[in-house]
Amino acid sequence: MTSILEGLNDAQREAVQAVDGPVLVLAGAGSGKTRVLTRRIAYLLGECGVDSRHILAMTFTNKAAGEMRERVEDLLQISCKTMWIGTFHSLCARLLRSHAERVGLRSNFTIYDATDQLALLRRVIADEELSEREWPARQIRARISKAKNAMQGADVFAQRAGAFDEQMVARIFRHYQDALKQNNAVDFDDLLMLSVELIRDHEDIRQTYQARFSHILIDEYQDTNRPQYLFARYLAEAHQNICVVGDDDQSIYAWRGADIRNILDFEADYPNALVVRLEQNYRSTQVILDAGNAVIRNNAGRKGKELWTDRAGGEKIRLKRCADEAAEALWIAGVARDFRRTHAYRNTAVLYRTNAQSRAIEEGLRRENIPYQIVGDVRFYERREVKDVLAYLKLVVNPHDSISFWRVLNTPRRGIGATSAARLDDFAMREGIAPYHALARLDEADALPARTARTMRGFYDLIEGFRRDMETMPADELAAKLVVDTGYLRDFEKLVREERESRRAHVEELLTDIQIFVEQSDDVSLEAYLRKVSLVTDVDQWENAVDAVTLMTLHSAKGLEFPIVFIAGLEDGLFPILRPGAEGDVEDALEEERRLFYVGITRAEERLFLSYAMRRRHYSGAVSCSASRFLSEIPEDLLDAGFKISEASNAPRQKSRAPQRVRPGESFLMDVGSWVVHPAWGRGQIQSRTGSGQTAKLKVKFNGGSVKTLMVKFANLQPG
DNA sequence: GCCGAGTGTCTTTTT
DNA sequence: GACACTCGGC
Repeated sequence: MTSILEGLNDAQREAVQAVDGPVLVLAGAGSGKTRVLTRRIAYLLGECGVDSRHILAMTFTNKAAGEMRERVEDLLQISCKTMWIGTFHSLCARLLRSHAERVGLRSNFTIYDATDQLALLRRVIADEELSEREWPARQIRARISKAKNAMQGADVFAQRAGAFDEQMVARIFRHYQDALKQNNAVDFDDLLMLSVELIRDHEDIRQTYQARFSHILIDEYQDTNRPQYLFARYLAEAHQNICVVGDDDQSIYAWRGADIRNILDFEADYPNALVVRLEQNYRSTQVILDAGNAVIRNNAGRKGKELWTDRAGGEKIRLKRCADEAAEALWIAGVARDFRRTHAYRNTAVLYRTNAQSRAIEEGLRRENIPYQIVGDVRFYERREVKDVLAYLKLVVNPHDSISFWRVLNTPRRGIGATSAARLDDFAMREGIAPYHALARLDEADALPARTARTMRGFYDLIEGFRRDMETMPADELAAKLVVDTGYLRDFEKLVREERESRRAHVEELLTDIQIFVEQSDDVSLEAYLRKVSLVTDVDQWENAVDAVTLMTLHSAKGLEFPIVFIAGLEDGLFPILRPGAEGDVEDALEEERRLFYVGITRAEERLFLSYAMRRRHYSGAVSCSASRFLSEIPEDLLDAGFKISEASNAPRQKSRAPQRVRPGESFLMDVGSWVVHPAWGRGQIQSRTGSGQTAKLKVKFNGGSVKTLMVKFANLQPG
């Protein structure tokens, strides 16, 4: 008992103990919101006798969910495996898999990511004999997504369509939705929308889950969209035991349908709601909070709150004007290094508005030999090689998935070109079957030359073999076998060395990822792996265990905190980002940017550094920039004036020291601290190791500064 | 059917 | 400056 409520302030304790009825916790940045959530769950379990299977907790990242579960388990010294805690998307996926037949799917359905969506849309558009020039898949995708985020499916969209243009989109939308169903697939937005429809339209299911989830908790409520809002509402309808935690000042996802009114109107939706405000900040210095408060005060339409701390004072915020993005990067690198004496690199984060900015910063850190980790950027699961192998795996699990099918049919090249593919497609369409299943009936399709038909048949048999293997083989073994048997790995051999090694490395990394999954999971099936992998995000993968500076977008940084924070690229047009001709209210957009800045500022615990460049290279040429309008919203007395005036950095760089060599004569050991050479990434030092022998997994920090997880078995490391 | 060269299009943020 | 798509030569 004492431990559950221990160390909580009055407001926090109130939020934890108010277990009956609706509760809105307005939790300012750094006010202990995660703490309240975990303690509340612990309180329900440990004090109120609620069984963990009756709890539903929804977060925005898998990482947050995992940490929360762990902390509850630590606190109570029990296992809560039956508790549903996860992201909206993953919990909805789970729900849909349990009742797939009610929404016209099978439980092994595939989740299409943005790229798959585009591929499918392109096929649909071509099928409709429309030109992609006139009907760009990307734009259509955005419109469909927007509709779904407003709970408008293809039918509703069609009903409301007025102009010709809208009717055409409606037609494509309808066709796209049919195609998804045929592929036994859904997109991200469907996960939410279909789940809402499932519990809305099926009374038995709704009642089942209303009864099951007697206590609902939602994190980051300010960023919920319409389907998420409805989902929670339907489930909480009967008992009203819903506790939402959020901060209207940190709402930064309006562009993907999040509706800030969900949190602003909570008290209207749940009239007897208890409202608790958490305004004491435990994270940042007074200076940093003052800056955040001053900035966010410029927004209208907020609940209004002022964070305070008893950590009075603090170092001033440093503002730096730089000549260009390269100078900015070097300045960041230099300051980050100066902190080395007092802080590990893992205490530092560099935040920016767009992923594209990471390039220059990365380059600067690399030149100064500072280890870094990038979250986002070129996402691992979106690399070509990774997507290829995943497509194979997805096809094995779900043969109806035509997007994966078309991707791998001729990868590596088997001599099945566009013409043959089109003939196969025609045949499959005529027969109303998936292209994969058409392969089994090729003798009925006359238009294919015997030789091509044979190749296709061989491909079919190959996949069928994996489908049989899937029944008995764990995911990692199957994947390792697959990259060999399909000839996928062998195909790299004809490439130039650099390209070959880098592709191999990516495949290796994927195999390692699968192996790690198999070791950590109860369910080692391929299906289980794919279930997980389609919903992991980059932030989920991020670990602060490695001593490296973290680079990420401001959006990704939400919910995290660092002693030292840089916010780079504070230029008008970049941050706040301004898009000419952008739809919607300019003032609203600006307020969202300001909230994003507020999120950034409040990530910092001790030190905050702001920078902007006078010139910045964009996609084509260089453009000259001026300081962000947000900078003038920070009171001058909080800024370090000396730095404000100083010019672009021509300061001499410290010479980078060559990394320490291991003592000669030592045998090659895969121990922490040893140096190794990787064929693609070069020389690096082992940061950590789990396991031993061939299946040992290493975290290696390479000289470029990047950090990779490798498995000895696949990585082909040499002593270095 | 394959492959390379050339052209056009798009870059905010993400589950 | 990345990527998808087109086209022409082999």
